Formats: sequence, C-alpha cells, structure tokens
Amino acid sequence: MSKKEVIHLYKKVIEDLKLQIEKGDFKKGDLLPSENDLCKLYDTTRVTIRQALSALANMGYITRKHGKGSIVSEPKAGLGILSLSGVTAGIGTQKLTTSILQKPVKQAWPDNFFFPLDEEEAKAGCIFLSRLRHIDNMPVLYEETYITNIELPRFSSRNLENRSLFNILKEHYKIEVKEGEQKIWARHADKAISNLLQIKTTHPVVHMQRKMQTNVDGLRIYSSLYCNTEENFLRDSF
Amino acid sequence: MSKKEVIHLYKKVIEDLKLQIEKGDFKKGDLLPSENDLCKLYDTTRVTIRQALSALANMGYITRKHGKGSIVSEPKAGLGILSLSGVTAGIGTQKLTTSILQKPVKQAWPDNFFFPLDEEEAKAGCIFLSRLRHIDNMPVLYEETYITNIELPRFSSRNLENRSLFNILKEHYKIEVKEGEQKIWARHADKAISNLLQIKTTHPVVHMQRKMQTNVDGLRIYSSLYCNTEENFLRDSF
DNA sequence: TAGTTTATCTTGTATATACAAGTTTGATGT
DNA sequence: ACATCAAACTTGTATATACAAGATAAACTA
Repeated sequence: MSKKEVIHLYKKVIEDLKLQIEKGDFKKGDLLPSENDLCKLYDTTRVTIRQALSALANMGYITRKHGKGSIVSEPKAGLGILSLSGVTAGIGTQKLTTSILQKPVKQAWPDNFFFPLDEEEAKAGCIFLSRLRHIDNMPVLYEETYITNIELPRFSSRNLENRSLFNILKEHYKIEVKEGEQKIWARHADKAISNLLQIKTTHPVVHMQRKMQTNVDGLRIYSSLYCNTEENFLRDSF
Repeated sequence: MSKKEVIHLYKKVIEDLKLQIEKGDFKKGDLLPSENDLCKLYDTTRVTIRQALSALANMGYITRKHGKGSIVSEPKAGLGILSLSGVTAGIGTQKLTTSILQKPVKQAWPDNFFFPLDEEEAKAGCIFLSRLRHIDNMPVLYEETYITNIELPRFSSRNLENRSLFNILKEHYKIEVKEGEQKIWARHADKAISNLLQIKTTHPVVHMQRKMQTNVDGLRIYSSLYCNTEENFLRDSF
C-alpha cells in the first residue's frame, strides 16, 4: 500500500546536482559535466537534462555560458531565511538550532492581522506556531508563522525542531512557496522581544512581515519575525 | 550594414505575450491561449512555446496550472527590487523626491568593499553615486550605488533626480537586473547617517547591502542603503 | 434529480534528432 | 616562433512525436 510516487528523472537530476554542489563536490567556478555527459550518466536526452539545468540556473545554483558550460555559482551565506531556492543557509546547520515556543495549533486569525485576508481565508482560520532560532546557543530570531487552515494530516505533531518548516511542507505535503512580499522595519526591541532575544530594550532589531503564496490554491503562509542582527544578518536572494 | 539580428521565435513569443499582459489585453486571472493554440498561432511546436511560457512564469508574469492553463499574475512592482512604501498605503510618486548628493563619478572601488569583487571587476573600477530620498520633504533613505565601470555614454550627465536609476539603465542602455542578494541589519544610526536622515544617533535604522547581477556580462550593481523606518517601511516582493 | 463515468480539453514529462553558434584546443603552414 | 585555420568540444534553438496526468463538462446511469 506504499505510495510508490513517480519520481521524475529531471527532478532527480536537479536533486543530485544540488546535493553535490551543497556538499562541495562542485565548488564555486567549477564546471558541471556537460549536457551530453549528463545525458549518458542518466541515460536520457538533452531536453530533459536542460530542463534540470535551467531550473538550477533559475534557483541560482549555476550560471550557464554558451559554448562554455554550466558554472557553479557562489554559495549563498548568511541566515538564508527567505531564499526561495531552499538553500538552507551557509551557516552550518549544526550551529543553527530551533526551539518551538508554540506548537502548531488551529485558531482564528488575530484581530487586525498584519496582512489583509480574503473571505475564504478568514473563514478557514489558521494554524499558528512560533519558533525561536539560536546560533551558537544564543537566541537570534523569533518568528511567528500563520498558515491558512487546510487539512495537513499529522502536521501539529510533527517535530519542527531544527528542521526547516518549508522542507517539511514540501516533502510531506508537496507545498512550495512560489512568491511573496515582505515589509521591513528597524525598531527598538520591546519588552517581550528583548526578553526572548536576551537583549536590552534599546537594542535595534529587524522586524519583518511576510506574505507568501504557495502552489496550493488558497493556501498562504504569513510570518512576522524579529531578528537581532548584532552578530549575524538576514539575507535573501531574488 | 544593419545588424540583422536573428530574432528567435521563443523570444518573440515572450515579448508578444509580455506586451499584451502589460497593455492589459490579458488581465489578472485571465487564461492565456493554450499551448496548442499558441503552437498554431506561431506555427511551431510545444517545446518552443513551453520555453517561452516557462520563462514568463519565471519572470512572474504568469503562473501555470497543470490541466488548467497559464494564468496571468498580479502585476508586480519590479523584479523583487526594493521599493519604498508608506504606512498609509502606497505613497504617490509625487510625494517621493530624490536628491543627488554625489553625481555619478568614475573611481576606484573602496578598500574592503562590502561584497567580494572578481579580478576583472576590481580592475575596471566603478561608477559611484549617492542619493537621498525624501517623503513629504523628510529625508528617509540614503543610498550609495556602485556600478561596474563599463562604457555608458552620457551616463554621468543624465538627470537622475526623481527618476528610477533602473529605468534609465533599461531604457537607454538595455541593462536589466536579473537577480541579486541582499543582507539586512538593524543598527543605531551613526553620526553621518543621523545627520543625513535628521534623526538622533540612538534611532534604529535598517541597513542593507545589495548585489545585483545584470543581463550584461561582468556588469554588476551594488548598493548600500540606510533607511529610517519610523514613518515608512521598506517593501520587497519576490 | 443526483451521482458517476467518459470524452476531451489542458499542462507535465520524455525521447530522438538536427543544426546554429560560442569556446577551446590542436594542427597546419609560413 | 607565431599567426591562422580547422576540428572538436560546449550550449542555444528548433522540429516532431508520444504518453501521463490534472481539470472540466457532457453524457450516461441509478
């Protein structure tokens, strides 16, 4: 009764190459195997290989040069919060830990929610969770996440510690973030935030509000986050 | 002796559809003609049409739905490039003014530039300019821009006041920003910034450093900006 | 009528092939 | 030794075709 999901060849090529770049088998400036080499490797044709390579180029892993080849791009560093490419940051995963302050719970949207909601969305309610991220055991980023309430089997009980919410949504529910918008402020930490991030109330923090569309119709992800950028910074690529 | 550039079919499809979306022939939510219809229209095959459509999807003009069609997206402000918005909904362009503190000048890159430069780039030097943006005559955002020094005829003498640098680069030099990355901090304003933005040195400001790739090989645009987000916020779509 | 199936749309994945055009390298000829 | 040219790479554009799979509406059945 196993799912027996059809794994598409071009997706396998993407995953393989992505992994090898992230592992460091291919470093910045290296040339990937040529399209024809990859064709032989995967026993397929150039159209399929090119589909994978152009996706990788779009995700920012490589740049392509006519007559030359596929050149591995600079690895992205920083707290890659926003990267749509799914690059889990250049900050070593071992240094970045996440603790859940509020496990996912179904609830109504807060009053005066920070982005306007359409009717269906407002009626459906949301799944709320909050997390605190640490780097080297120091709290750095506090994030509140609101997901439109649709049926996500076993979602509330999933272990979100030290794992990317986006990866879980992708792997288990095939939900992928497609586009979004964000608003950015610099603020003094208020009492709650200064407690959470263990800083003084005069300390400047980045405040961000984000709205993200997904590939699932009607399902949006909102988040509000506060970040102490004294020792680290927020980064994103577009 | 004209250039007689070969215009590729898939590029023509992209341009045609893009134009029709921008003109409003296709509005948000509309379905584009199906792939097969477009095949007949352009007397070509699906592979070529799909190449165009997937490019348009990547550019954010459409989203594609399996079994449904190509759906025209909400028009977006720019390509994920930072735009400034007011708390009170969108500020009209009339309220936003720009003054040039430093007209474009050719110079060497600063020492310890905030992004690593490759050899060619470092050798070429840069064009530097700085601008101060006001909302309702209050200074809100200070931005320093560095462009790789390539020949841009008459660029230094162009009037950049109240006009988008990106629009000028696009219209006059066909330079378009393709992708980029940005780093974000919250900081207390230092003396220079507090003077420029007319705020106290304890005031929190958003500091951003951005690196942008263009469609011209070897031409990159860097910027470092400081923003007072008390009355306004920075906004960004991706 | 209401629910189900079927046909027919749509896009998604894939094979096989051809030639154009940019880049590099090595052979050739002076 | 050096410049030139040709061959052998690379990616870019394109045609033609096949079947899978999601979405939708018409036809069918209870």
